[in-house]
Amino acid sequence: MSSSLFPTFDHDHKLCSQNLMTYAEGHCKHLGLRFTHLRRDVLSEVAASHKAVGAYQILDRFASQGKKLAPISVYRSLDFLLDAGLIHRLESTNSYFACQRNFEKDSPCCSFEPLVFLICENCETIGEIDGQTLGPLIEQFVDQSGFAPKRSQLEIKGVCSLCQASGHQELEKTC
Amino acid sequence: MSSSLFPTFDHDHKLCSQNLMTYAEGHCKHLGLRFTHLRRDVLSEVAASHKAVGAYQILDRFASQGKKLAPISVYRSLDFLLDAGLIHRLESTNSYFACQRNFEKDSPCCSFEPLVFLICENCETIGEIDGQTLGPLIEQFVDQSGFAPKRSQLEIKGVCSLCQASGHQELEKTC
DNA sequence: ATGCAAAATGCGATAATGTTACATTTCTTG
DNA sequence: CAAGAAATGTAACATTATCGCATTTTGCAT
Ligand SMILES: [Zn+2]
Ligand SMILES: [Zn+2]
Ligand SMILES: [Zn+2]
Ligand SMILES: [Zn+2]
Repeated sequence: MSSSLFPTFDHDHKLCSQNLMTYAEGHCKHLGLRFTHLRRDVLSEVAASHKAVGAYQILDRFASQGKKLAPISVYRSLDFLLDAGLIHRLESTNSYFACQRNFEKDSPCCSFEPLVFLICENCETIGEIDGQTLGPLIEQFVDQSGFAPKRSQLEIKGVCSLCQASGHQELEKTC
Repeated sequence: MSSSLFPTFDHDHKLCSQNLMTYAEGHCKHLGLRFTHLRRDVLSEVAASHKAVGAYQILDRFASQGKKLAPISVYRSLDFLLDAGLIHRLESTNSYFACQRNFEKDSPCCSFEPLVFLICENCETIGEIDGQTLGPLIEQFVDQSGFAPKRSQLEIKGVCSLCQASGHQELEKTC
């Protein structure tokens, strides 16, 4: 139950992204954060697919819509969205994707919860797993050394089930 | 048992790094890889501490020793060392550190084994854990979604036991 | 409403990290 | 030694991210 992973074959991404934007709106209001136009637009670009996008990709998309921005503007918005927990950053590829687990996550997680991302090397889709159950296990391992973990991120590269089923044909799903 | 973690307080790093260089030598010979002077020197810089160093830091150290190199030369050596499994790359900080688990690792690991790094945010020392036991657990989680994991890296940030004991005083250990 | 302070954004330059293309040197092997 | 492969040198360039300061927008108290 719960844990949203990869979008299914018949995934309605229009609805998916609408829900995400609506959630972001409320989430920010609730926390007294300012969900400005720029931040909204940047999130909207990031959430346009379930793939991770680079900062300069976002810049380019804006540019092709006639909206010229400086890199710093995009980075500032990305930083805001990261802090707000609305997006994540894939460290291994310097790219950003929208968190699809917002809805479940608002309940404060008491213990060390690792972020766990599944990255399909074929279609580049990102799946996010609930790390709550993994957290205590990792803590056990780590505690033996006296290390006090604060936060962690696990990036797993492989092939998603859709791509396996399709024999790794280059999927051009946009979400 | 086994799994080498953080260096202990009385750690003899001179010996530690000597052993590492000796191992690297034999490891490369064994695999028919060319452990050239440049690669040796780069590894030596990376292994000079248990902290992660950036590519341009290595460049600078060489420069201050009168050895002027182009970035690409360092990156090529780093790539070689990464491929040889002699160093790892911290994705979250674009930096590189020497693998201290070489000695245990040569036995081929049959299943998906995640790389697990502990990063002390106080003294920046890196510890590396044996991920073999974590691997199957992660696989279990992931398999439920049909995702086929190939390789993964877990970066855990926190505070090492030495820094906890010393009340987070800025440790200037060089190893 | 008005004015003030803080937050957000614009703008230009620059830093930090990593790569391409091709020439030259060094190594290996017969 | 000769010839091919691997490694390194050299210069330019690409990508990712940040600094410093001016300007605009916003929230809030008066
Ligand atoms: Zn979707
Ligand atoms: Zn896929
Ligand atoms: Zn050491
Ligand atoms: Zn420490």
